Amino acid sequence: MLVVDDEAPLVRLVQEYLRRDGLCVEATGNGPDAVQMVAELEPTVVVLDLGLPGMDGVEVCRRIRTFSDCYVIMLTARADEVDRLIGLSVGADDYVTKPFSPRELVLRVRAMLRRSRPESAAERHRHRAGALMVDTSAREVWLDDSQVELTPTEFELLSALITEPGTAKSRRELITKVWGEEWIGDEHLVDVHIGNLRRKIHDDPAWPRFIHTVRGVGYKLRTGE
Amino acid sequence: MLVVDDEAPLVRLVQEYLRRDGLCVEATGNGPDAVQMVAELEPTVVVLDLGLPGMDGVEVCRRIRTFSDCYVIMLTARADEVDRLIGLSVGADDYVTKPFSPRELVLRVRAMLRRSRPESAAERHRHRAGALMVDTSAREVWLDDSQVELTPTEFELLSALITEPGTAKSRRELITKVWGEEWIGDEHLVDVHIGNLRRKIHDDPAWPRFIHTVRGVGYKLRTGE
DNA sequence: GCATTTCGTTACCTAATTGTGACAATGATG
DNA sequence: CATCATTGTCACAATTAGGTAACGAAATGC
Repeated sequence: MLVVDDEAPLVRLVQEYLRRDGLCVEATGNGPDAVQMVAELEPTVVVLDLGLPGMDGVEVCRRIRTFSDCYVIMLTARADEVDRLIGLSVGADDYVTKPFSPRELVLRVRAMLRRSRPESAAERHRHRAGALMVDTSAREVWLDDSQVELTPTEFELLSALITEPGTAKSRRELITKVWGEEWIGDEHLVDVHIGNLRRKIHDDPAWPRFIHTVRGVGYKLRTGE
Repeated sequence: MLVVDDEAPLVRLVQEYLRRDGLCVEATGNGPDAVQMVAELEPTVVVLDLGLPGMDGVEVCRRIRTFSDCYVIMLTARADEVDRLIGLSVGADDYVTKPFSPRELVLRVRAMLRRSRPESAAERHRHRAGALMVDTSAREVWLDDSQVELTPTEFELLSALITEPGTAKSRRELITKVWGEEWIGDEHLVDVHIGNLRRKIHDDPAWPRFIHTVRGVGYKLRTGE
């Protein structure tokens, strides 16, 4: 899943909703990024706002179509736009007019996904935070364009952080997610693994690009770019 | 949670009730503010009075619906209004007619919340007081558009104040919230931390924008703009 | 079964945080 | 205006939290 819209609150909302469905949702606010991300993340469905700054939604859709056949759902401000778009044969698979209820959008997305996977072929689960990319399906981590080798614990730890970027996670929470509920021992263990993790992704604690220390609590992954 | 109603005592009552449920409740008395706050705080549920001064409740709901899919519970004065509203397809999720018992309202809100999070998906907890914004999920504080770095104690202290803006908190109350019930020592400690906090958020004690001194009691966060 | 990797613990170092006491400033009271 | 209570500010030492390295044990792979 990729959502392309320049209105941040709307994007966050849609993300939240789709995530509850167990979907992996990435987002961006501008056209060129969107094209890039479709190429990189190979989403099954793209929700695309027509009125984007920089590159027109129509143009974005065309470009995507040159190399991908993901499903595209267009967001338009006016209903009569839809006819024009269909006339232009942009190649979108569905249209939703603003204002829409996110609930409605979610329903349409689900419909697309049902179409896309006749049975199996689960969507790739990928998360991104800046230059960092975590693929939980392949259990791979990429920094810029090179792969980073992590130990199981490190991978789990990073995953725990990247599932909710920007949310501070206490050491206890992280331990529960990575080591399990009933783990007993010094919580300082988390610090050690965070330290190892940081070294591998070239993250300086004093000036972190990714993992921020939340004093007195734990850690969080930096949100956005 | 956001409660929108122009009758202050009613709002306080509802707040009190919902807070006992451990909910994070913000409130406002007018329409435009309500729309703004929904955008900023992204509440899961909004309780909205139909008869608001300035902007009609119906209009407020419509505007909210253009960008958010939070649950909206409408408060109406007359039962027969409900039919009309449903006819208008305003997009509210539930209706409660005045006069209502707070307990009833709380039950409905809880029902909404149950629906909203099939399992987890914790709500992002944000509070606002004028130019100041506290995000307890990310553990971040923003003043206008720049982030303010606080120590754990300062953060807890500010959080304690902003959960109930406009309510005077005694030093003892603050100590209990921040340091815990059984803390022993000089209450003067609070003053020192308030002082540090004020410096960081550029708040002059002689002319405070945010933290007001309540002589003989403690402190309070200024209410509204 | 041996070599290698990974893991949890411990110890140590540094820097941030915190509580305290002294003292200045402010506001209330008469 | 004088006095007292209350609040604001500052500096400082003790403590704590977090980062890092090292090490033996356990797990893994061959």
